[in-house]
Amino acid sequence: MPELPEVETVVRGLQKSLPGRRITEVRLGKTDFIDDPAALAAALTGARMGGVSRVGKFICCELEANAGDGSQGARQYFLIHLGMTGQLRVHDAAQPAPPHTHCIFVLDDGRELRYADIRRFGRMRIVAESQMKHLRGELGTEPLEIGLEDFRARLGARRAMIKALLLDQHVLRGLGNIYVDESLFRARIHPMRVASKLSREQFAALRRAIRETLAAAIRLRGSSISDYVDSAGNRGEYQSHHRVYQREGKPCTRCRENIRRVIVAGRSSFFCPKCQPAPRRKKARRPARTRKMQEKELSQRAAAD
DNA sequence: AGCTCTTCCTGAAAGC
DNA sequence: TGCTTTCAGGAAGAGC
Repeated sequence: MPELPEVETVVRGLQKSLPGRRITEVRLGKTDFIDDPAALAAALTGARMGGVSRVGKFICCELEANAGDGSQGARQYFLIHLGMTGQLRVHDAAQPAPPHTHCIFVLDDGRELRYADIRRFGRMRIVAESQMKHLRGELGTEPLEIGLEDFRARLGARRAMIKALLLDQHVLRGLGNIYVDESLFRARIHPMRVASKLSREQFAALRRAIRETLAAAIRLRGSSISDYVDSAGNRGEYQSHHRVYQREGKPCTRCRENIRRVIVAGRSSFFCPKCQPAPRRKKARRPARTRKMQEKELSQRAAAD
């Protein structure tokens, strides 16, 4: 699953191949994951690629203004989100395209930028400069750039479970299931803890854990769980360093306790029950009222009126 | 506000 | 063995 480290790795690879290249032809297969396929093909055919960057889990390819008609339109960007199984690779044109290759962008150097996506949870669109600003605005801060005070301010006022917040791209952009679980383990925080109840020290530890986890994963070019490969087709290596993710029933690397799995925010969440103590159970409420009791109350109230 | 459920999609793995 | 069912999950939207 491409999250920040995987997307960063892909972007670094594309940065070496794409800038300066012109797209001479666009071939589209299935297009249900593209906002406006005709507009995308029109914008990319003949376009020269500028810089490639990452915004959260989005890959942003800057397009230099279309030459030829002399139009000086606003700058445009080619945005790609890899979803679950998206792969953006640069191949020699002679190489056969693997199954589920839905887009081929023929480059002017004998190579092709190809997009393959088995489940088609990825997304593609062309946006103008103004929409790009809008995108940045609605997404949260980069987790590698956020300062401690900002981090606490963004999370500390919230009463949601910490894992749900870390997955929310409007809070921090770029984290997904793997790196949230790994970071929470590193910070010794249970995924179901309520954010506003974490201490100052825990926020500091969590921010540090996120930075260390992401940095280590980027260093090893991401985690290849199922389909992920970088722009050259290489797998990442961080998956062998996971300490909790998909390690249910296996011993914790710190304390040997068995790693457990719970569902939080609809996602499998792996944690060590000893290293990451569960939140204190909610205060026991008065025994739940049965339907009969409620009906009795209602009729009594009605009678009193 | 924040939780759960549903939808999109395919292939791997489990179940029978 | 081979078919059918279940599950995984990033993001968005509905409903509570």
